[in-house]
Amino acid sequence: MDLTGLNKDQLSAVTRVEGPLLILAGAGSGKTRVITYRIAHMIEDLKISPYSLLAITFTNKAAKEMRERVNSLIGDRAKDMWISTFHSLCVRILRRDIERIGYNRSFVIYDTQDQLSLIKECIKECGLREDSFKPSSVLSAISGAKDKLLNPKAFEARYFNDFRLSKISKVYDLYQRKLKSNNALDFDDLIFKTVELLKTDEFVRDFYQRKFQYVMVDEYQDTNHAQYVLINLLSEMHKNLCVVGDDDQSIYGWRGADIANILDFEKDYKDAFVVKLEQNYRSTEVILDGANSVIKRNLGRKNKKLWTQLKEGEKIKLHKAYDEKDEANFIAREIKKRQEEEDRNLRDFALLYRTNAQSRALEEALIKHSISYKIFGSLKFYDRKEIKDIMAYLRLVQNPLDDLALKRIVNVPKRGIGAKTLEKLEERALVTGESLFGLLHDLSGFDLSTKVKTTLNKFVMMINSFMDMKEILPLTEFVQKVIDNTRYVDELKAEDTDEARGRIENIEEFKSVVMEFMQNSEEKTLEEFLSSVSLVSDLDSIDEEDDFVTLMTLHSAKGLEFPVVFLAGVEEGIFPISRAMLDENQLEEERRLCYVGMTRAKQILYITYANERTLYGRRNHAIASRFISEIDESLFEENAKIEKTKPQSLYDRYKDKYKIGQDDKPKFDGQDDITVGSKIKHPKFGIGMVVAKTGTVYTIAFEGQGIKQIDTTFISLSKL
DNA sequence: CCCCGGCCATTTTTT
DNA sequence: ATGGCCGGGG
Repeated sequence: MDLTGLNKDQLSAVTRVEGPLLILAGAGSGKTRVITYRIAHMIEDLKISPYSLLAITFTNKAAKEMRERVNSLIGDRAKDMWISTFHSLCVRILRRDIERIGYNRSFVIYDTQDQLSLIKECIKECGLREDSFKPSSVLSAISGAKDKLLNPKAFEARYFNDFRLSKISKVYDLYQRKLKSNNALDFDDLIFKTVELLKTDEFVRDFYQRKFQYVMVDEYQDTNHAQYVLINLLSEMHKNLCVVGDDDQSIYGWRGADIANILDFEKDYKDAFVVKLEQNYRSTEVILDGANSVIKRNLGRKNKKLWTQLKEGEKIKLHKAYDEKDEANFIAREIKKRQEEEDRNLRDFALLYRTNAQSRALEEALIKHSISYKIFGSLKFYDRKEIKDIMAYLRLVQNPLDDLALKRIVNVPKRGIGAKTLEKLEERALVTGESLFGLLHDLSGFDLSTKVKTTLNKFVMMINSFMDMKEILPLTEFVQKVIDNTRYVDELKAEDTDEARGRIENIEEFKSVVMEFMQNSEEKTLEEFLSSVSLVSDLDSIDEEDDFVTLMTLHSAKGLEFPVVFLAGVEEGIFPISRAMLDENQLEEERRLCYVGMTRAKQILYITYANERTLYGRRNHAIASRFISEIDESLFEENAKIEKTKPQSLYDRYKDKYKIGQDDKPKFDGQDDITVGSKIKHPKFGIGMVVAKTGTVYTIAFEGQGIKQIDTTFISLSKL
């Protein structure tokens, strides 16, 4: 194996094979190169069996890339090596042995939407109100419990004296029972149950511990507690654990990632060897200095500083726009300009933003300038209604115990099976413990009209026929049959709207996904298809061939790089996002996110912000983000005017503090008779007429000034 | 049972 | 601005 192209630190990381190793890999420091060379070195030079190697990543994309790059180094000799994501690793382990902890090995995987529906049911059945126990917050509590490896019992025991959490523990318990009876696991369970299996079953634990003599974990800063325990269980026997990560790029704390895992690695493994990769091969010096000057404000980080041999480079561009449209147009013009003058491809450009909602204005400007673009992450392919519906049919066929899937499609397309009918079925299911689909086979004891019974019988016959087809037809034909026989597309055609046509298009795309699966997958079964679909994201399929500008959130951009990067909407309240501004820890995470964003740029970095921004249908004054003032002024292009961060607007400052909501009465100077149609006088804009009102926000048309939205909480209007 | 209109919240999301 | 959800009327 030729290791001469590696720098000193990289080489030391590659050749230190035995014992615990922490690789602190700064952004763009050749991390993937190090991991892949390390694997190749182990197999090729040290003759270590690929069978005993395990590499874990977070994304399919990273796993795929790692596999490809190892292949290009040593051919397919690594084909017996496990390179997989946390979740697919766990699925693989569980499919083999989950029966040892009392589950069925043909389990399906529930995504977030499924989780929420199930939790809603549980909240209701526990006699709780959805308004005080919001499904999403209950879900995050349960998910957090699983991250911390607390089962419902342990959760209850820990929080029995907390009113709210003890109620949630009841929901959690019911939720787990329902998952089990639906023969389903959620994402968190995949890790949780694998840990449980390894902990409780000596035989299985011993098998994997012997097998995996060398374990590598990528993006270690993003691991949560459960993943941490899993890694330790797997590598416990040989202790050849190599973790790679960058504490400065930890941006998933809100999802349970525990930055302490990486910060404390040396405490966990006293004999750990630490390598810092600090030479950056990606960005120019100006960009790195900018990123460094921001991130150094964070406390409690591993001490390191990226450097580069790529000197100089264009200074950072700072642009203050009038509003979000102006900002978007500026970006579009700059892209056009650089595309023409510097002969760049569109794929050289990335527009990064904090929230998905910001993509709209950018998108419109790009359309206006006829620049092709692709938005990643806004709404995922598999989250689309029509795809989920078809998937629900497939899921029910695969797993008739999946009540959630049944409920989703029993009336889709419309068959006249409504809430009342389902209620009757569920009532019975609760008593007998049977699955809904099981109950449908004998409707004799139900108080239902003949018409409904006939419909339900037809439905059962259809699903049963699908089950037969599944056994004999290739997956592609089977899926086509499901689409045809359910008349799903026929119904859409009948609708004859643009929306329906879009949905049909998506179903066509879905069919090609199935076809692709048939070509690429070893196991061509429905079960395998369903699990693979649950474990992929849109980001996994970025096509290198096409030429378009990339639009994505800062979170999605991690791990990617682009010659020219625009960070848009770098304003207080957006970035850092308002909810993170009060908490120092959250603020540090926002700062890391800023660091991640800046270090995506190879050559040119733009930072833009707007003076005014319409968000959630409401116009707000905006000011430059504090992160801008944290960048050394000398790094900006000369004409950039830096405005020091000023306090927020009065309204923004007080609305959270005093919980001013839409229902609060506007504070007028003794006048509460201003309604739509009233003529008013505004201290700054003069005379106008009220055209609409939402809570305290009045939309007012001013003479010669256009339409403005005025929040009357702090500004007095007087009626003319 | 189905549809529509009003009410509500609205960060980020590798799996 | 927009999409999801609930409740009342057809």
